[in-house]
Amino acid sequence: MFLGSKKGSTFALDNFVKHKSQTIMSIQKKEDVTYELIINTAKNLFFKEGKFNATTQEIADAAGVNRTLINYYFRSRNALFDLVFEEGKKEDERRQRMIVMSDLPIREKLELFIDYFLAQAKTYPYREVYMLTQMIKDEFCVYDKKEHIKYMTQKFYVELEEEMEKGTIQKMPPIQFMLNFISMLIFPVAMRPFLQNNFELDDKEYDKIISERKEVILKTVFTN
Amino acid sequence: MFLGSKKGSTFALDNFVKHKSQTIMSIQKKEDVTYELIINTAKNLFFKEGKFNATTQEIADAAGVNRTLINYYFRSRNALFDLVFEEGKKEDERRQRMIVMSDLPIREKLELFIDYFLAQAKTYPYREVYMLTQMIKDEFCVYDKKEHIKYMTQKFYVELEEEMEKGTIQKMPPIQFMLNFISMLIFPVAMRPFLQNNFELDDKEYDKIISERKEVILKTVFTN
DNA sequence: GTTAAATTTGACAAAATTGTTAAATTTTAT
DNA sequence: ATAAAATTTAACAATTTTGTCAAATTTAAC
Repeated sequence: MFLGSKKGSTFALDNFVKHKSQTIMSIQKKEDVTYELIINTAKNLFFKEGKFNATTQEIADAAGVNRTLINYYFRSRNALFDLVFEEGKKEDERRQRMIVMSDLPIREKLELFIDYFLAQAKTYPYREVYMLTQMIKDEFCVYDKKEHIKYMTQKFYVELEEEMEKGTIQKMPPIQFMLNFISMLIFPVAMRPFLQNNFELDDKEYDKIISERKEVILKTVFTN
Repeated sequence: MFLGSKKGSTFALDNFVKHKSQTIMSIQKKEDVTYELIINTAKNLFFKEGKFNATTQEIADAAGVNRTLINYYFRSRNALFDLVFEEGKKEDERRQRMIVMSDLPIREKLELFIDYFLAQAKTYPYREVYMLTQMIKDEFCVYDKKEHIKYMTQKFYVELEEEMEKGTIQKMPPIQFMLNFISMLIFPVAMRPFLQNNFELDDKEYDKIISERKEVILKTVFTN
């Protein structure tokens, strides 16, 4: 592996490149298991356990590696955080593509999206909140969407408007429909500790409630 | 003012007592403007600007006071954070009481709640997220609701069920109705940076969308 | 106005956290 | 098997952040 150097120290520069654009250099060397290990551990700490401000030591301990390996592979703590965030963004886009791209009927698209989200939320309950807090911290970090996604989103909005004409969903600006849908789906999961406290529900009760969300949302969103 | 001492240092112990239970000692001495100033500055930093991890120095600077006054008045950084959190909890309860206590018809109760929340969100957009992250951090901090609130909440649920019988709202477990309502109201505000990015909306567009939320929510929630 | 109490300040200590470096170890290619 | 490259480690330096203390200043009471 090629070694870059800066003021005499060595870095796994190759890794930076490789992992930034996996398509170009996809030769998986045995060594970057550590790289993956660290980034996955960080992801788990952030998304699973909600430790949004984990120190490098905490991350290293959780991963069972030497702390300075974080510097070796990611240059700085911040760079690691950013990387996890970027992966999160990609996942967001994947999700959005899913709902927008397939040519299923609207209702099935939405069902698919609900299932996908709820499944993911089981493993990563704090994903959305982490993304949010990072965004707040970094004070704007504009997503630049690909043109074809924008185009498909437009197309999806038209589909929604058609449904509204048919009367299967309430008439409103498509974006408002999306906000309703997304809110009812994500909020109860993302804000769980907040809501569970506010409504004084125990874990079992809340799990049950979440499991019923899919039907409730569909019933609320579709008028038939 | 009585001074407590610990290892020779002096603390405004009286303040701790006074502000913990304002009813008992409500003699507002001129000096605790500083106390209030610090706590309000912290609140603004957290709720307005989303600086959830502000250092004591940052808070002190924003308040224009010496950093160590935070130790003098609040003992530790953590204690200050907890205090802000506790005030937030009280506000949550106030809000819940509002919706549950009044004997307005359901629809007006909900409208009142929406207005109240949206107004508050204008000054404190990150309030809910701060509360959430604190809860996640502290790993559970059970609200202990007063009995009469629980009672009134039950009563409110019965009212909801009556509306469902009448057919003005969809039939579903009352808690699910509440989750729908709360989600559609809070999520678009609390997750604004997240959503604004995802849907690629500029500030003006998003403001407009928020201003339309009230009508949209009511339309979605009431079937007539 | 003087005194005592309360508040504010700056200097300092302690702790926590990150980043650097060179040396040690492991892996890979020949 | 050996040499070069890559990885890991531990010691160290630098920085950031919190908390303590005693002295200085301000305020309130008499």
